[in-house]
Amino acid sequence: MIATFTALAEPNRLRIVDLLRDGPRPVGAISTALHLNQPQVSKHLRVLKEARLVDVEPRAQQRLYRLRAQPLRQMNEWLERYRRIWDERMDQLDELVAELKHQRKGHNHDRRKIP
Amino acid sequence: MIATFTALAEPNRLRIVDLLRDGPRPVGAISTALHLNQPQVSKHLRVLKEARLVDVEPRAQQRLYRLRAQPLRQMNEWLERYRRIWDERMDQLDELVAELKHQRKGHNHDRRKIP
DNA sequence: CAGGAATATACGTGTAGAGGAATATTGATT
DNA sequence: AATCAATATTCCTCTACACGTATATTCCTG
Repeated sequence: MIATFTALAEPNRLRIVDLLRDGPRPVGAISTALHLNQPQVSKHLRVLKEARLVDVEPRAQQRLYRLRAQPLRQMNEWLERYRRIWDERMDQLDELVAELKHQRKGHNHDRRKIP
Repeated sequence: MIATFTALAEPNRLRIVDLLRDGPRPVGAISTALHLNQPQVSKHLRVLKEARLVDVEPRAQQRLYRLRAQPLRQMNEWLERYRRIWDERMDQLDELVAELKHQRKGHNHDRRKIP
């Protein structure tokens, strides 16, 4: 989980993953699509591979990189354990309460006499 | 999304979030529960707050930190866009294919004559 | 097997950020 | 106001890592 988050925390890496969502790509395609230098793409792909987020498949002198399902599934399982929090509609309600509490502090939001 | 991943990429921060899943906690409780020094906890909580992953509610000289729903929901939406990938059972199948392909390269896995 | 295309690695540089220790701030109590 | 408890902030150091440039590796083709 940490590995997954770490890998996805880097902006360009997230862009790469988002690109690979539309299907496997060789390094060069990623490089030009995202306007990144080839070495950085290779390095990012290495990190993604070590995080098991992608797999490589050699195609002559190209390398086809494709997304792997497992980490995403894992991430979903992790999220599931939080369903209670955002599923129970205590969302907007909670925010509202917090906001009101916050305002009550300095701002005098009940429209009664102000000394 | 980047902000969320960045915040969760730090091990101790992830531990804090996992702890807060069971309900709001004051800083001290987190500190002792996770065996972290109070200043680091405060600093991590600051990062989590700036990533909008937690909210603070002052309780006298304590600060109650609670998880916020929104980033988790966002993360779920992000994940949804990848459902195709891990939902379509091309999971084990895909891995298998890749594995076979990989073996075929150097290892001579068809049981025929070896010169 | 020489040459070229696609990709990977190495090296140097700059910067973000995590931890520890010390100190500042906030808020209640008397 | 003084004091104490809970938390926040500051300062310092150290490590991780993203980028750019240059070079190495892999694999096809003539």
